Amino acid sequence: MKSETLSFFDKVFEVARLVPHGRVTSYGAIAKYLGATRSARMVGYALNGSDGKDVPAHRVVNRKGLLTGKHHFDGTNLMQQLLESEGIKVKDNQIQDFRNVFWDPSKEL
DNA sequence: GTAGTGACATGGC
DNA sequence: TGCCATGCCACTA
Repeated sequence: MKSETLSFFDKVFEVARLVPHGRVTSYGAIAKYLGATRSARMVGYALNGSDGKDVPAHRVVNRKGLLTGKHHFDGTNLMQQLLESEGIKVKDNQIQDFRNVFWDPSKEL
């Protein structure tokens, strides 16, 4: 099932793919880049369908650097493993040096 | 067209 | 960024 509707979701996937390796971004940052700062929730909802789209959803966390979506990845520490594998330090579902690895599309792009 | 839902954000204490 | 309450926008049924 492929909805070629170019909806808000697809845009989220595009930005998520643009996230550099070893960097992370927040739902609000993506939403803001898309012009929908208030729709940060939709960003996470969109990533829910990122499975199979080569979208590094594990690089997308909430504003606090907390791995809120790890439950949707595997249900365990898969998300944390992926982040650590890229050089990102994660402690108790929370990204350390979040400011340091944070990547803002609206600024970098 | 209405109602329900959601991987968040922000303001206040 | 400690916790609670409210708002918001887009999507699905």
